[in-house]
Parts: sequence; C-alpha cells; structure tokens
Amino acid sequence: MFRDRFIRGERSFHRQSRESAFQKGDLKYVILDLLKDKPRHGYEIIRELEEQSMGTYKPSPGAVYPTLQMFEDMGYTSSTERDGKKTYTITDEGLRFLAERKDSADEVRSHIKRRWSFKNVGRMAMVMKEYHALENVLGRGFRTLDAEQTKQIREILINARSEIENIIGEE
Amino acid sequence: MFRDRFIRGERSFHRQSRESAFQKGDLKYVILDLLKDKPRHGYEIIRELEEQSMGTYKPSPGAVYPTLQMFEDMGYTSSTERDGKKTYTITDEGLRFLAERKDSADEVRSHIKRRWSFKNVGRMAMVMKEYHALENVLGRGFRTLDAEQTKQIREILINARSEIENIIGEE
DNA sequence: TATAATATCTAGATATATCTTGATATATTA
DNA sequence: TAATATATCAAGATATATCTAGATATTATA
Repeated sequence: MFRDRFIRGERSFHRQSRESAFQKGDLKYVILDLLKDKPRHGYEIIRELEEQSMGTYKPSPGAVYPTLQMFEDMGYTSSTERDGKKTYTITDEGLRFLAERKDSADEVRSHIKRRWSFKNVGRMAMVMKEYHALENVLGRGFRTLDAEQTKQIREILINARSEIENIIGEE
Repeated sequence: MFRDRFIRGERSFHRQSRESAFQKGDLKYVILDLLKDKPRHGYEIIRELEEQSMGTYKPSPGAVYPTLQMFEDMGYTSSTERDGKKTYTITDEGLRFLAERKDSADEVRSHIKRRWSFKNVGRMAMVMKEYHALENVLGRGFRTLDAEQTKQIREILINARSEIENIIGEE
C-alpha cells in the first residue's frame, strides 16, 4: 500500500526536481498516466512500457499487478473483467490524485522521455558500455593520482566531450 | 538536541579554533548547507555526502535522521512526506540560523574542502563532475544519432579511456 | 582538576514498501 | 502440441526510515 495513504496536505510550495526520476515510488505515476490515455489491463501495461522503452525497461508483474490492485482499493480505477483480462479505467478520483501529484508525475514523465525517446538503443548501448568502462578506469585512479595527473585526465574528458558535442551538433 | 540551542552570538569568542574539520557538532551545518541548495530527504543526504567525498565519508542514519528531526522541532525546516520519503525544505528560520552561524558554517565547509582535497578527493571530484557532464551530452545524443555517429562517439570514448589508462599506468 | 552528565556520532539491527526474478496456473492461439 | 497471453504468487533485493547500543567528545559540577 502506498505508504502515504493517509497523509494530508501541509506540503511545501516548491518541490525541487530530483535528478534521477523513476525512483522507488514512481511506477504508480507511470501506470496511472498510461491509464489516463485509455483503459488497459496489466499485461498491456507491461508490454506498453517495454515497447516505449525499446526493451530497456519491462516492469515485473510483481510490481504492476499489486499496483493496479491498490488503485482499485483506493478508488483510483474501476475495472471490468472479460476473457480473463481485467481492464482498468481511471476514475475521477484517480485523475484527482494525478493532478494532486502533478509535480511528481511530470518529473517522472520527463525523465522517461529523456531516457527513452530514441530509436537506436542497441547502438547507444554499446556507447554506454564504453562510457561505463571509462568509469572503472577512473575509479582505479582515485587516491593514487597527483594534481598534474588529475588535471590531464580532466582535460582528456573535456576534449572527449567537445568532440562528441561536435558530432552531435553537426546535423 | 543541539547543546547550543539557546546560545547567541556573544558566546562566539569562547570558541576555540578547531584544527580537525568535521568535529562533533558540525554535521548539522553540513546538512543544513545541503538543504539550502534544494530540499532533500535523509537518505538522499547520506548518499550525497558519500558521493561528494568519493566514498570516504558516509554519515550514519543515527546521525542524520535525528538531526533532521531536530531541525524540524526548531523550525529550521519544514517537511513533507511522500512515497515513504520525508523531504525537508529549509525555512527562513533555518536560513537565519545558518547566517547567524556563518563563521562556523564557513569554517566547516572550508575544512571539508581542504581535508577532502588533501586526500585527492577534491580533484577527483572535479574529474567525476566532468565525467558526468559527458553523460549528459551522451543523453542528448540518444535521440538522433545514426550508426556512423555512434561509431565515432564510441571511438572517442575508447581513445579517452586508453589515454587515461596511460596516465594512470605510468607510475 | 576529576568526575559526572549530556550531546553527538558510528555501527548495525529492525521495519516496511517497493520492486525484480522467476515459478506456476490457465486460457487462447498457431 | 507448442507457444503466447494473462494473471497470481513467493522469495529476495533495495530504498528509506527508525531505533538501540556503545564510543567519544564537550560541558557542567563537585
């Protein structure tokens, strides 16, 4: 159950954006957001997210179905069962919840957009693999390097970045 | 509770100079200083300090959470709970406290800087900052790049890595 | 100055919600 | 019959917060 089920208002006015969305409690916003578009059943939601993320994120049934059950308990959705599929429709109550948490929901959505809206995940995955290999090397250097060496390394990174920016920019 | 809850400025000349940074009562300044940047919850603060110190300092929950609770009691922060996370926002009262203790706070901050950079952490932190900037650029590229461009980027990263490996290796 | 009292901190145990992995069940479809 | 679509469930991992016990530093007191 949502831990904050019973929490009443009294919140601060501006909530700063956390830099890495899709943290612990965020899946419910994603799912409700999908239900806002149109009614769906659980499996459909799983597929949809897998597809939207180009296969990089496929939520587990153990996350999706209990969440839907919770929505049901809290009146955020109504459901109809047919042919073994339980289809969930968002209710006014659910819409209200989304509106109330607009900041969180927007954050999550924009994060997803940034992360997922590209076509060439496969190729990019190789790039990211190389990027993380770099991180390993940097980790090895930690604590043993002197000022001059760190300066050189930093310059290498800056150069790499500007070269990459050129490639990205020139279209 | 903060031992000096009720002291005001007149006491300040009693204060001996501290030579080792981050002494007993100093954590509160560090935390409030983080909250000045943006609202955060406890776990986030722990992670942030761990990251900023490159893993050399990770405050224990038994230090962080009671401190936040104290802030709350004294009106230095307001908090909201959502998704199981209690997010603390600094209040005017808290800002005033920081300002009032500016000397202490600055001292702590500069000692941290000195101490951490003494261990190479400061410099390495700049390297890591640059590294993460690179990640941002890569993120921008996700959407639009073709095969040739990703190949080039990957090569840039590979080159950067091997250059860095040379620097690290040659001691 | 010595000792006691108190505050702060570390380490780690405990609690709870969320999520992942993966197993199982059943119905449908190829 | 095999594969796919759909749902349920259990076990374990992780994120986050709370709490306790003990160590150490600081202040108060005798």
